[in-house]
Amino acid sequence: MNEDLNAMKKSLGELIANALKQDIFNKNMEFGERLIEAELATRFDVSRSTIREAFMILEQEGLVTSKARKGTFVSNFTKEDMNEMLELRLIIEAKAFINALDRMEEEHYLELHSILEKMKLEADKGNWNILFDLDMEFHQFVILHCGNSRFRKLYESIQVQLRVYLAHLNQYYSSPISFYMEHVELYEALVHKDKQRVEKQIADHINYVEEKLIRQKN
Amino acid sequence: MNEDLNAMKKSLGELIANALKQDIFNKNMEFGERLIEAELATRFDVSRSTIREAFMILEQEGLVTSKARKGTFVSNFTKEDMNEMLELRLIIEAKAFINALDRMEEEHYLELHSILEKMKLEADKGNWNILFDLDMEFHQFVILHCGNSRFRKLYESIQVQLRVYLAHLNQYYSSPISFYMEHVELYEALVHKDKQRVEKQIADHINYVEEKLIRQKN
DNA sequence: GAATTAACTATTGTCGACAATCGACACAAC
DNA sequence: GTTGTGTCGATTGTCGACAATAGTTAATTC
Repeated sequence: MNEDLNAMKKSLGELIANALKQDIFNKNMEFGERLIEAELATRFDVSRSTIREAFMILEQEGLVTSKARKGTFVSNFTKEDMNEMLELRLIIEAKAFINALDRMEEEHYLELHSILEKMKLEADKGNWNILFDLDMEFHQFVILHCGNSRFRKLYESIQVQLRVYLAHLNQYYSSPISFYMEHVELYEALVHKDKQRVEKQIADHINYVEEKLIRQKN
Repeated sequence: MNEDLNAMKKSLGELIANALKQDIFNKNMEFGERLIEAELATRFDVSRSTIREAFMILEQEGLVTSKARKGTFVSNFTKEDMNEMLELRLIIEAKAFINALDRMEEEHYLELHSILEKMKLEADKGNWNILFDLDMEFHQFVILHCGNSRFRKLYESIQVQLRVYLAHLNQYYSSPISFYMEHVELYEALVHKDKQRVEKQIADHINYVEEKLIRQKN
């Protein structure tokens, strides 16, 4: 438990990185906007070193890009970036689900099912925000049990970048129910340990997202 | 071309990161060894800020891990880490090769073939070092033409970490000729645009590496 | 003697200042 | 009009110092 407490003590850099991340999520910053160290330093009332620290963290998460002697900029995600990320997410998730399928115990399937039930509730209410959170929870739960910690890190990083891109769009999925149903199908495929079906469902699910994204912007 | 020149102007931090990377490759540092900022600062005759910069770069490449207020350490790769990385590499490379297969033009295949010829020469001489470089070149060439820039970055990062792990082993592949032949088979599968065969060859190739790694250490 | 607390030391976290570099603009040469 | 050159302000790169913290050893208590 000491470990947890230790991990909770965040450095100033981390705190500022989180603050900036929220700004990006909330569209307080434009794609490609330049971030000036000194300016942020006075804004947050810290030194430039601390801002640099925050930049490094954000750069690792792919939210920001810094060019030597040119400054650091909010990452400018294009339609092509989205395609690349979804392609990556597809192969990772497919493999992760197929691995998880054999590794998950009865109790894990039950837990997954309970996430589905929550999803149904929120889908009926048309509550997109919570639905997206549950979506994350569902996918991350499976990936957590795939036996490859690198998959998890990669997946998280992709999700964060996708979320930024999505935040800059206004239109969401048309039907919360169909969104929910996709997860049900995925779950069914897992329970029946049908690897081919899992693979197909993952591909369908991601293509579904892809279509919604590509239809707009650029 | 100005871009290139610009990219060549390396900051002190980058230079030091490279120096440290070489130290790690050359086994001048042990797995898990703690790196002390002040110590390195005096050794390289720079300030601690610069060493920190170098640490960030190395951390992004996965060669070093830093824990808040505890310091930064040379990454300690275990057999499990290797398995995870090879699993990741497998799915990325499989997808990359299959995509590249349709995207590469006649000239690209010729270039690939020329790499193979160089490999044959070095394989006959039993020159492992150059053979490994050519192996890298072969795989990276294909991945460069898969149409997904994120694949390339990921692959590079995996390769670097693998190389560190390998550097800490003493035994290499038994036969340079069979190592070369694997690439010939991969090439043949590509030329014939036989996706299934490509997939199988990639899996075989990586399993081959895996066996060699897992037999030793731990 | 074991456990707890209190210095002490080594090391990282944060800071503000100076140096080097970039981009923009003005000016000169052709 | 275009191209090159020099200057200037804005911004990043690098620095060394001080503050805060973790790990270690010594002192204290029971």
